[in-house]
Amino acid sequence: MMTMNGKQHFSVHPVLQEPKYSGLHASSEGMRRVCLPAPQLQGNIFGGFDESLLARAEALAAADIVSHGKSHHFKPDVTYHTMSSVPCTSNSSTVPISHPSTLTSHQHHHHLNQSLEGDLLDHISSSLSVSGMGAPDSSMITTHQHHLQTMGHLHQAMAMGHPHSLSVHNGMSCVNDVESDPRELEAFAERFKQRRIKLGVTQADVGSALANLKIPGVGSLSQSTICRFESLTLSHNNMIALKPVLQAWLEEAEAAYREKNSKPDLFNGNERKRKRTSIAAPEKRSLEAYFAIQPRPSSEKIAAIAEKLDLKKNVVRVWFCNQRQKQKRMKYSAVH
DNA sequence: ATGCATGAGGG
DNA sequence: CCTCATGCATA
Repeated sequence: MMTMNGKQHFSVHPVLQEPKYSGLHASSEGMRRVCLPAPQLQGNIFGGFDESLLARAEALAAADIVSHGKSHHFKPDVTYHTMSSVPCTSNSSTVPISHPSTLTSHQHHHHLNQSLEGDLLDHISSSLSVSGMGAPDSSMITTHQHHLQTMGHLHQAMAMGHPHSLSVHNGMSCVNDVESDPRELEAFAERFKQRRIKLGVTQADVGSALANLKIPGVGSLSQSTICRFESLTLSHNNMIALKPVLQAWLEEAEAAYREKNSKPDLFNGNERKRKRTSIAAPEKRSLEAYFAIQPRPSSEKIAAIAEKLDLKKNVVRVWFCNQRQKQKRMKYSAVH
């Protein structure tokens, strides 16, 4: 009965998708970047430098591979043609075929990897150590590690909580619009997990139970999201948006628990499987090296990298997107 | 618990 | 194309 629970993406969006959201997160984004503990050196993003940089990144990865004693004879088993031509899911009413991306093009093989290939093995010994890998005697590690010019387009309209920036006052704390400092969230997440377990409820249960709360604009969530909430591996804004919802559930669940009322949760029959691309370790190392140098490669660069690693361009693009997103996650990213 | 992916919204 | 919130599949 009513198994048609199409828990696609009801999303809580309406809540966080404020009109000025873009401007807001734009600035906060800049802030986070500045506050990032990770010494992501990102110097010259311009000019023809990056070409050699890419080569060096590749060299780095290659050196790493070699030092790992693994013969570079692997066949990137990756990308199991997920479902390039198989729409499978019928949920998306439009566009059955996603996008053959750009792999079918046969006009490559040239200006793309020329520099990549060239310097590759040449620079193995130069080991530039971006991620703190090798470079024992280079000592160039922290030399040029920050060139933070990233902040130029911000008007600091951040209305977010910044508990650390108000020591000049009379001791009055939080004058923020949205009271929600990292510690509060951290504490809540911890409590939440603790009590959830006490109730004997799984993350997945919580996710689906949320739909029963009938909170406008709030549907169910996945186990992933609940997990990420508990582990603080969500963006700050995301945490803030989810907190009230989860708090509401927790209270209700505990109330119900008290009166020995167990709520029936529902599951849904799935439809089709989607294959997850698996990027092999060597390729991943290369990507990381590239990322350390240039977190936001141009389309052309992505194409070059993709070809170099024998991955689909889209896979590489998404990888970079996800990587950037990871950097912005709450845990340790925010001012602690 | 996490890796790769999708889709909405903004440019 | 990007960012963000989210989810499926999987280690």
